[in-house]
This record gives sequence, C-alpha cells and structure tokens, in this order.
Amino acid sequence: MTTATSRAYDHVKQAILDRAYPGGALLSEGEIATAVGVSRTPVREALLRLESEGLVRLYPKRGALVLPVSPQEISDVLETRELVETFTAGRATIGPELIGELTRLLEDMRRHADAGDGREFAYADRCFHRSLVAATGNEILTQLYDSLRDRQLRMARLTADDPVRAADAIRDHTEILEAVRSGDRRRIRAAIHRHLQTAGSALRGRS
Amino acid sequence: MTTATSRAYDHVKQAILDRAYPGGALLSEGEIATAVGVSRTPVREALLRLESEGLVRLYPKRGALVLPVSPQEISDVLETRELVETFTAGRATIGPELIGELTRLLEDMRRHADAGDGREFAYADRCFHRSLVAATGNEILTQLYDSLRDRQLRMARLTADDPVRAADAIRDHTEILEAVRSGDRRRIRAAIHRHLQTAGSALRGRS
DNA sequence: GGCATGCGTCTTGTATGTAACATAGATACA
DNA sequence: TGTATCTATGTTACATACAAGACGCATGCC
Repeated sequence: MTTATSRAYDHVKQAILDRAYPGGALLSEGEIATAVGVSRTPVREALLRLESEGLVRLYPKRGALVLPVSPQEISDVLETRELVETFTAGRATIGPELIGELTRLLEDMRRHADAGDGREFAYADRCFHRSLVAATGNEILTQLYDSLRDRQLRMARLTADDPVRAADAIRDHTEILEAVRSGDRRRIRAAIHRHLQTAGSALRGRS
Repeated sequence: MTTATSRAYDHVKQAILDRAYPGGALLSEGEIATAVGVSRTPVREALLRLESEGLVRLYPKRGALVLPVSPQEISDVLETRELVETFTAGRATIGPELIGELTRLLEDMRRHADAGDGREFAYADRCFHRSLVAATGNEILTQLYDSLRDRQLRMARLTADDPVRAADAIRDHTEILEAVRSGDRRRIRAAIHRHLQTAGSALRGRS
C-alpha cells in the first residue's frame, strides 16, 4: 500500500494542477485530511512539500494558500525553463540510447494526439524534454526541471487538448529530434528556442 | 519565540554544514529531538525540508542519512552555479542601487578578511553573488541559487579561513564589480566565469 | 456612527502514543 | 558448513490530544 503522505500529496497536487483547488483558495489540513481519509499529520507533510515546490504558501495558524498563478511566476518559469533547456541542449551526451528514447516518445506523442488524448499527449511531451535534460547527468537541473513543468502544467492545462497546438508541438519536437540526430548543438539550441518561443507566447498571451 | 521546527531545522542544517553530523551519518528523529529539546514532530518536518534541499535522504523506518558529498554533487553544484550566474550576469538590471549594494558588500569582504573572520567573510561573499542573481527578479533562480550555496558551503568550509584564497576572492569580486559598473555584460560574464573557474578548480582538486 | 474589547470558532504547532517495519544477531537445523 | 528462522531492538509512519494564536463578530462604550 502506498503511504498516507503520498496519497495526500498526490491528491492535493492533482487538485491544484486541475484547478479543483483554485488559486487563491485557503485550504485547511483537517479539510484535506477528511477528504483523503488520513489524519492531519501526513497532510501536513504533503503541504510542506508542496510549499517547497512553490504551489502553496503556508500561513501560520491560518491555512495553506493555493498560490495564484501570477504574471511574474509565468515569466520566471518560462525564463528558467529556457535557461535549463538551452543549456542542456549544448551539454547532453548524445548517443543512440537518447535518440532511441526521444524517437519513442515522439511516436507516443503522435499516437496520443491522433487518439485525442490530451493528458497522455502532455505526458509524453514532458518526458521528451525531460530526457534531454536528464541526458546531461546533472541531477539538480533535472529535479528543477521537473518542478518547473509541474508549475507550467497549472498554467497550460487548458490548452492541452487543442489539436492545432498539438500539431505545432509535434512539428517542433520532430525538428528537435532531427537536430539531435544531426549532433549539431547549435541547431538543437535553435530548435528548442523556437519551440519554447511559441509555447511561451501562447501562455503569456493568455494570462 | 522562534518555532520548534525552525530551531530543529537550524540545528541540523548547521551541524551538517559544519560537519558535526558528517556525511554518511545516520540520524534518528529521537536523537535530534532530545538534542534540540523538542518533540519528534518538528524534527521530522525539518528533516523533510532538508531532504528537499538535498542535504539528507530519508530512508523509511531506518533514519535520515546525511548525504556524503560526492564528486557528482560537486560537479552538479558548480555547473549549475555557473549556469545561473552567467545567465543572470547577462540579464540583471544594473542600476545605482545594485552597484551600491555590491560596493558595500565588497567593503564588508575586505573588512572581514582583514579581521580574519572567515565566517563573516564567506557570508559577505555569498551575499555579493546573491545580489547579482536577485537583480534579475527571477525568484526561482534566486531560491535555487541559495540552495546551491548551502550545498557548496559544505564542500568549502575548510577553505574559508585561507588568507590567500580570500585575497584571490577579493580581487575577483573587484573585477566583477568593475565590470558591472561598466555595464558591459560580456565583461561581467567573463569576470564571473573566471571567478568560478578558480573557485571550482580548488574544490574539485580537493575532493 | 466609530472604535475598542471580549467571546466563540477555526486552524495550526507541538507533544505523545501505538503499531508496523527493518535489521542484526542468535539459534536451530539440514 | 551453510541457511533459514526467530527474536530483540531501534526506528519510523500515522493517529490523536491539547494548547495557543488568528480572526470574525457582536457587544458595549464614547
């Protein structure tokens, strides 16, 4: 059986990302505890972790505020993502194993896009980028990148099922993969930059 | 009165950075709780936070392992630090206020170096760099940078009182400040790169 | 009306109890 | 000898209890 803490964590995180707990909501430990069916202790640990990830902020004796997505946060997340990804593009060790994984993930994206499964599509998308970052072997950056993607998920969930954007994403990723295959790091960086540019402008425009 | 959790946190963190709890040590909540004079609950929260910062790793039903500094960690921390700092050098908003703060901190460094106070010196050093990062306004990077410095502190504490390295650091920082004053971002980046290069090679060489 | 004050309620911060898990070392046995 | 099992001990994971802080609101006073 999974631990009570992780159940509480998953529940709250999912609810925040799905906007079931909207930005600005003030959560109480007890409320969540009864919702999940555990005691307050594991809930508290989950909230602490979510705070370190930047999703909530704990106010003493008041509750946990679901941080609203601010223009500042959008900007920070996108800027940091671009920094990490362009850096790793120039640094990842490119080998058959990485190429294989990227190819497989791109296939997944195509399949899920055809099936209209926005959720799985977004997941494959995410794994694609994550693989590139992880290929540098830098665990700090990899972990940072994961948290960035979580935060971005909250901003972008609404666009996940848009077929036009899906097609754009597939085109972009294909380009990135081609660039990786070519081994030309400048080209990889350029492809990633372009990709983030389009993704970012959509986000910034929306909020 | 400060909270029990923060007291536990400060105690454990300080002990780890000072190597009073050496890498490889297996801590138990109860042990720390009696040492700090609080119950196990706040200790647990402190350990959770320290785990998210990469200083310990919690093993279920076993205890908290103080992560030994690995070559991989050194490399990751230095690489990430350089990435963040060179990026922010090209992006920070340079104004009289930033220049004033850097000037003041450099003065502090000089003063503490003369006084032979390694601890205060290291603190001013850290603030100097932090100001540059914070001047981008990117809160994610600022927070990441702080955690990187903590981790590096653990690797470098031994060198803090070396007067030769202090002199080197002051020279490097003076150069950085000059570059900031000039407003030439390429020059700033170069100065920072040089600075991290020397600092890094000392670290890598030692471990 | 406007302001201070006190009360009731909600929520956390911390302490403590308890059961389950992990491990080491001893012991029994093939 | 080698291995499986048992047991004693240490440790957490989680639940629960309780006191204290924060806040809304009514009440009383000017």
